[in-house]
Amino acid sequence: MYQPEEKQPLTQPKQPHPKTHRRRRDAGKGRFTKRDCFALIWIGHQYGIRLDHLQLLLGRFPGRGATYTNWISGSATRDVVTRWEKEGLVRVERLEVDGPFWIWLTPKGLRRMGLSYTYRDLRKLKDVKGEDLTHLYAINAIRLDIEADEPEAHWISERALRQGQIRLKGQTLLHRPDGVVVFPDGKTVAIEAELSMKKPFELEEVLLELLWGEAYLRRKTEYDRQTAREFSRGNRSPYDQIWYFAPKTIRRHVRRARERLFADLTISQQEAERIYIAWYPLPHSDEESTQEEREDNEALGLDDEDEEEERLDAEGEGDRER
DNA sequence: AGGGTACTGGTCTGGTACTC
DNA sequence: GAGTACCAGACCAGTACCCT
Repeated sequence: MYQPEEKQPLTQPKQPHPKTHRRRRDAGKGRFTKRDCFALIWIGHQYGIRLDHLQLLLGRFPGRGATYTNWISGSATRDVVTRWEKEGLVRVERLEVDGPFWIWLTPKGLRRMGLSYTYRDLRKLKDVKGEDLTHLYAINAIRLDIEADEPEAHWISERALRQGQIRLKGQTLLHRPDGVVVFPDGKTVAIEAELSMKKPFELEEVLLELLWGEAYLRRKTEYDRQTAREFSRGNRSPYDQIWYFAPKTIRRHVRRARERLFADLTISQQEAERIYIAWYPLPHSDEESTQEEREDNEALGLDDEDEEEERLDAEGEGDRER
């Protein structure tokens, strides 16, 4: 009977080093770069990252030979992930049908990065519709976008905010945003990625907690909701602004909630203007960004005249500075 | 239905530069 | 010089689409 020839490897297996060569001390150990450290901490804070986003994240520190200055190739990214995986620092798995891989830190990875978070298995995050992953992907996209625009901005992740909160029995916790950004000038912004429809009342409560902070939550436990609202007017949370990122239909929904609160005098014009409703998916062009801004200004009743006035003011200030 | 083509995404390979 | 990191590009498999 015909026996096919056994396949021979094209190259011979490596022989032990001749006596003249001493084996390197670090042979077999992966090296660890500043970029690895930065990226793994970033991933740890965000729960996980999808491969396409990791290309952008690693691209902030492209190595030799990278074609672009802000992202690296898929193969280069996978090389890095394979190295982390070999060291047992990350888990890599495809969590969406036909989607790219997701990467998240193992307990060992968390320890190595000095992060005291409890291990979270992203496979268990996956719900039937993949909503959790979609939400996580949105937050990562928003963080990457903000950091690309303002590299000095400091992002505090939802995971970090959650860690600082202790729930006592029977106590409700203040609404936690999906992230907080502190800009170099000290401006603090709460970030919300709103991808699914909330009940109108729930949405109003979230907005008020983000605007008024702990004081409002405390009053809600002491008084009925209406009295709590009346007593809390003028209180201010640590957030200078609240940025809501949402798809078209949800944006309309959030704007209506903002309008209602303003119309029934629960919040002032200044407070309404602290809530900014932005596009998700994020705008791709300058034109879309302008449209995004115009859309929210129109909703707030800031017409072109006001914009023109603001523009002239800004120019005037510029002139004075010069 | 089946063949050709284009596209996408993952893996493999080889070159280069750096570190030890 | 060995070992490693990083990268681009070749290669491959799967899929979608179009045409006959």
